[in-house]
Amino acid sequence: MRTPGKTVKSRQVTLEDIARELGISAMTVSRAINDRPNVDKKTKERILQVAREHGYIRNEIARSLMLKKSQTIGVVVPEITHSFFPEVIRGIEEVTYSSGYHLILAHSAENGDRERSAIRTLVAKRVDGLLISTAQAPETKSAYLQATRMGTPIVFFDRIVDNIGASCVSIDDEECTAKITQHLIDHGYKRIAHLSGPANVSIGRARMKGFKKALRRNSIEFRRQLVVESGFHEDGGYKAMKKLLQLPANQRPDAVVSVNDPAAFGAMAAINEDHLKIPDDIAIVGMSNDIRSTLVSPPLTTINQSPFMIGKIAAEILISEIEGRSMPGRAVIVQAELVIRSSCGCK
Amino acid sequence: MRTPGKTVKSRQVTLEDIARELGISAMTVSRAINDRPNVDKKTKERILQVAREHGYIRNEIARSLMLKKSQTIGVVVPEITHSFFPEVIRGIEEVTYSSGYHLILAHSAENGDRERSAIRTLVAKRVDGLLISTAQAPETKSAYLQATRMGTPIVFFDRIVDNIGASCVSIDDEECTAKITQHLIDHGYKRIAHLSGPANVSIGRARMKGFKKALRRNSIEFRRQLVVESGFHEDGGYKAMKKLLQLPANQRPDAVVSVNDPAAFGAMAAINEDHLKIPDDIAIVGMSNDIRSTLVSPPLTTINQSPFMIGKIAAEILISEIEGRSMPGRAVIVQAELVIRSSCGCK
DNA sequence: TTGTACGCGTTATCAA
DNA sequence: TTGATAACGCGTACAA
Repeated sequence: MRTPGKTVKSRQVTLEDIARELGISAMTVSRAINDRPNVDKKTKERILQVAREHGYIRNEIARSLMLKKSQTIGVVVPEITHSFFPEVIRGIEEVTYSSGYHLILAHSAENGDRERSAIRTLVAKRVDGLLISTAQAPETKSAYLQATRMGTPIVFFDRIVDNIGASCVSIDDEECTAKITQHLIDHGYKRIAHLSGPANVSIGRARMKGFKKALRRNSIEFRRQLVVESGFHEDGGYKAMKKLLQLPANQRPDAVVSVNDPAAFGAMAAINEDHLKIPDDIAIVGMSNDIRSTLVSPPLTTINQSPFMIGKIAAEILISEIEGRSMPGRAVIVQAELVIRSSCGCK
Repeated sequence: MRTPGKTVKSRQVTLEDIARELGISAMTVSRAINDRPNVDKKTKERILQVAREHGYIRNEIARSLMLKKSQTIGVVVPEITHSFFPEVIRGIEEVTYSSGYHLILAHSAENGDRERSAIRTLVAKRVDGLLISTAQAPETKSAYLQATRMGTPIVFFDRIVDNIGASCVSIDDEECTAKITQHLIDHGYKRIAHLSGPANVSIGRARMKGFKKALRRNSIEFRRQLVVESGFHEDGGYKAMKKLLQLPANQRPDAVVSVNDPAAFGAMAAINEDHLKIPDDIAIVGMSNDIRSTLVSPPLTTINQSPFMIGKIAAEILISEIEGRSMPGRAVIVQAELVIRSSCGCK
């Protein structure tokens, strides 16, 4: 019986090996394998034959070292489970696949230290570029700046950092939130609450701004007690809504703008627990067109952000910067649309 | 105005650079930075100081080439969007993060060629190991074998290949399907249909076997026309169910075992379209405890596979094989549990 | 404690 | 068309 022990890698086949076997130089083998023009047809055939026989697979690590290019981009996301980021990643993958790049995925788990450490090791691995959606943590630009100083371009998406000269891809969070808030106002809601994201990520701040902007445009007084920070998850939405429901009945909101759909789902659970009807007693809207938003009861009015497109565009921009076809500092706004269902009282 | 052009990488700082600046050898710098014991305290401090000033970040590519170890594992999944794989990936990430590995994610998109190409380039990138869930495509073991021949261990998860000596992590698909079918039988359903996965992936075959096994155990006749291949997605489930609903009323199923939850959702839509009631006219059960399974109406009875655990265990096994602490060929069964809701007629 | 020589596998460069 | 040499940046092994 075999016993555990260091895995014995059957020494990998190198260009040298093939060259030696054919009595030629490694350089010629390299040329043949990379399909360069200047190699005799016959020798090329012999080389490819032997390479195939030995199952030669080029060592991309050595190649990367030589070329100072890894054909790899690092992706840092704050979470992977909910439907938004998987869709973004699929968009990214679509682009990287067809342009010959690979994708190292790192998960910051909303933890700033983990995000910094991820960026650092991705830079150490000499990724050609970084795609980042920031963690929910106190901002520290130093890690980003270190990467860009080393010549590693960054494109931020969704949760962006727009003041360090890197490109950003997102929806117009402020305007979208204003739009969906306006939708509620247009339907006669007067006391509108906001379940807000944390102020240390761009979308938290921008959506809050959009909410306030809509109130201002309609000369509706902004009431501090109608804003509760919920974070981005169900439990936070639930707790924040509970808090709003504890207000005296005449101060309670008649509608709620949630920073995203999962928080809205949590809030809906809280509302149901109090035996209030949605939308009759309290209307509610989300912001991320979660896969579940059609299934909850009532179906959630929300904003479709096209996460697939966000990923695709972010990756395209990054690769074009890597390949020197465009300059950093672009700010791309992806179109997003209001999806009207019945949680807002329509239909 | 700056014009686009090849990004100018401010030449990266190397051990040499730091050594030259301090008038010492690169080796001493390497030792200091890697925290080796045999370096003078004072020189070490000076080295670290200079390294910090220059923002030195070790070149992991050079290190990998030297060490013949990339601290990277390749993950190949057939899809990324639905809730199952993101959860698995989170489990994998948890383990790789805490054991100092990185994760290159590749997406086969259910395409065999793309899977093969992914495996090949991951091996070329000299990943230390591979985690694979196979695509829905004619099996070609050669890519797997080539990887293992090169000394790159593979651990299959969920959709496994159990006859090439690689380790596998999955639930007991056959027994689980038998169990949930038995649950329907116990509740008096007589004409049970199966929306089956394709026969070219392990879970398609195993779940079909489990379905048949349950019928046999209860001496229920297996009827060919009550099995329709649906694939793993909503649209396939919808179409397959439509087909079943075209059977003459007395031959129609009174219950359906779907190969997974998304297909079940599609089937439920088809049933609703025909104005039949679930579970009264037709009961239905799924197999993957999708995030939506509590929200559909009625909530879906299904199997909870603990995808997070599957990912975690697969990654643990792979890393222990990479590090020579265990041998390939293990078959780990992850516990899965029946989740009874009301689509089966209970509650 | 520190340094030198070399090798990891590849490709660029220049010479033959 | 082909080959020799050097270089990419690091770490091992051994010598000083």
